[in-house]
Amino acid sequence: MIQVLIIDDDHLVSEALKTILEADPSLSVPAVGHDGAEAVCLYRKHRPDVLLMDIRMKHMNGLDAASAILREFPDAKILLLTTFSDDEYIIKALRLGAKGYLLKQDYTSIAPAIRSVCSGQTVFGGEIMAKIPSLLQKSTTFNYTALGITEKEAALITLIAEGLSNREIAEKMYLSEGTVRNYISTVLEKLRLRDRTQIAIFYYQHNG
Amino acid sequence: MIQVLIIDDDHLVSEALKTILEADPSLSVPAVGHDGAEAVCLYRKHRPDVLLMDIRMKHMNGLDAASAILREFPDAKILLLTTFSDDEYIIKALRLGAKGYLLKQDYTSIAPAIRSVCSGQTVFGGEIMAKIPSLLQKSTTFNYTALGITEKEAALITLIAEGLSNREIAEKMYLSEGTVRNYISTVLEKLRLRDRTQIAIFYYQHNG
DNA sequence: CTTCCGGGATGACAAATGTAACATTTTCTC
DNA sequence: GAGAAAATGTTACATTTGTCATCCCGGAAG
Repeated sequence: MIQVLIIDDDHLVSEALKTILEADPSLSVPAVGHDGAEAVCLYRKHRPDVLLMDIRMKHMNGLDAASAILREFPDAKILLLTTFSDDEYIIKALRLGAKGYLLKQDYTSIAPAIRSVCSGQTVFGGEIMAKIPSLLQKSTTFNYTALGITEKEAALITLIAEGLSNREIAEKMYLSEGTVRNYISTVLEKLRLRDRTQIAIFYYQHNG
Repeated sequence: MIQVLIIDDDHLVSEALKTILEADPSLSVPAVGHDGAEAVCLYRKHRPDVLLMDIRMKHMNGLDAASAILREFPDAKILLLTTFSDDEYIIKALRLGAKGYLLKQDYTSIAPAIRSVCSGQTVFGGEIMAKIPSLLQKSTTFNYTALGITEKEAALITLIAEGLSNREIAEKMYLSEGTVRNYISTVLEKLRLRDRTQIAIFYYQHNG
């Protein structure tokens, strides 16, 4: 008998899930919660085999709750639910160590997924897998502001990383070519680099 | 009733798999094959719901067979089996559009995985998922030779992509600076690019 | 009104980069 | 070993790039 804890801040959805899962005699739902905080305490209390949790909820979101639970129970099996594939979350969920990422609308596939996860697999719904390669590339949007890089300078970096010459950059940014050169100088200084090529490299190594 | 076609060049394994799967009343095994070529024709003949195939086999390997089948039946559901996680294959399998990648030894998890795949999910066994992020990084080693780029030129490109100046490249490659410049000129020509920065960009976009 | 400041522009300059036309040397091949 | 084909160098030149000191100007602050 597999115990499944359900967390979803929409009561309708959480009840529907419960009904669906309990229709299967090999699954049981010891409790239902409605936000991240509840997820943590219900998990502690029931120690379910699998935690099925919505990813976007008010208060604490699903990812933070998952993170907290995994810190406490490193081999917790967590399945995240999403309405429409929220791209940004997928990668974070993966890195966190979630065991899967499903689409709510595919309700018939939830029970099989739970069993797979329970037997140690990782599961992805529908088209999600296909997206992962591209997502992993541009996952980290580098935070330049930490290094004192301004808005405009960041734009400049992007253009350099697209391979534009100073003249072309000047046109796109409505600046004179000389000014562009000056900007580049200060960027080089701030990033401790030597030339535009290294700026492009920096860009690709930090932004993908 | 889910129809599962089994392909494994080790008869012992393929029979064992068949036994395991048929123990489950909701699964049936219409046929068993032992190499890539058989996979293709048995797939055509039986149109199974899921194809469970070993990845390393003599003659045609599992990936090539999977590729051929997917060309013919784009929504074929293919689960690849592996004895020990052969890292290089994982990425290729993903890009190909396989629905999963399992470890043979986890035999109890095979049936659940089949049901998940059948309901449209993607499944990864054991620790495989955890490896994917790092694998994706160094997956594509771009094949320059297709564009008429020589060994040395490829090395040059790598050095440019590390941010070295012509003088530095010259030292590393034991060439004169002038020669390096000439080399760069021909690379630019072959790649239809304008300057070294674009070469670096090209490198990062194709080698990641 | 004056002062100060920041974004932007200039112009001059040195260095790095890219191009092109020829040398030179090396390496095969016959 | 002669000759051709690569690979490597040299030189000269045009551009592009990066640096720097300085200037211009439209506010905000005093």
